[in-house]
Amino acid sequence: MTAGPRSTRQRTAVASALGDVDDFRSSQELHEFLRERGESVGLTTVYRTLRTMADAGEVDVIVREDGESVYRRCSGTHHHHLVCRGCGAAVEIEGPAVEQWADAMAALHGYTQVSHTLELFGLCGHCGS
Amino acid sequence: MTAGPRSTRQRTAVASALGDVDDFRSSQELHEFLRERGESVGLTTVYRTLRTMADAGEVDVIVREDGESVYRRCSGTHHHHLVCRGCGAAVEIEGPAVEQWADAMAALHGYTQVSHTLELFGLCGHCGS
DNA sequence: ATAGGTGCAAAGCATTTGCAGCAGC
DNA sequence: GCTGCTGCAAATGCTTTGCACCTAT
Repeated sequence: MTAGPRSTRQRTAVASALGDVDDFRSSQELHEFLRERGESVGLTTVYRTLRTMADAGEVDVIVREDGESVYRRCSGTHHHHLVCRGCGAAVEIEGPAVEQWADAMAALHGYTQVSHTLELFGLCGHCGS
Repeated sequence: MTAGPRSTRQRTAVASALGDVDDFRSSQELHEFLRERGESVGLTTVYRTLRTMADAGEVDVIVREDGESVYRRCSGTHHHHLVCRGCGAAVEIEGPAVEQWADAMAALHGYTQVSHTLELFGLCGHCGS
């Protein structure tokens, strides 16, 4: 059977913290956030937990341009993000047309097992000026 | 006036090497490639040169999922890539519809100064099986 | 009881930076 | 000759790993 991960204080704390913010956070930022909350969790554990959750598709991951991985709770369905460069606020967006375009491009060039990364970055109404 | 970078043996070697491959290479890989060619260039210089060229829009940059930056010569016009996970071969593709969709999404949510990242990853006809 | 989780310290890696010497212009 | 370029070594910063201890089941 798919046993699934054990239920521990740390795992619960990480999941809970992710549920309370709606922007992308790095492992280090989330670790600091947990510390401020008083629910201290080892940095290593935060890394391992987020990685596990990401592999399981339970959270979204984006690799920022500086190479750092940032995480956010996930809605479950396939989607992309519109992320604010100023405050990090993120909106989930969908684009059926894009998915179709991607598949068509892959077929056109003889590529199979195609996945894609698509993220929009801009300034939200609040940070825009 | 815009002085532009000085013309040196190293800078020429890096640009030349980029012109001879058509897949994405990391700084380290390009450094190794240059070494094999006999046109040895310091690793630091490869890093600095690629970064400079990327900032100037002279080469394409993609941040892989493991956080490593990879570079490729650039055609000049705005485009995206279809990259083979097996051999790294890359095809430049354009998607006017996607650009429009991105702008529409940004406007819909009140975001300005929007840029986007979009890359497709799959297996090319040769690596597919 | 026992397999899996935790966390500290140390290691790994890609990338950047300090600095002394070298080379375009 | 002055300024920017180069490259070695050292430093930085994110992430992973070794290992001994702890805990949910």
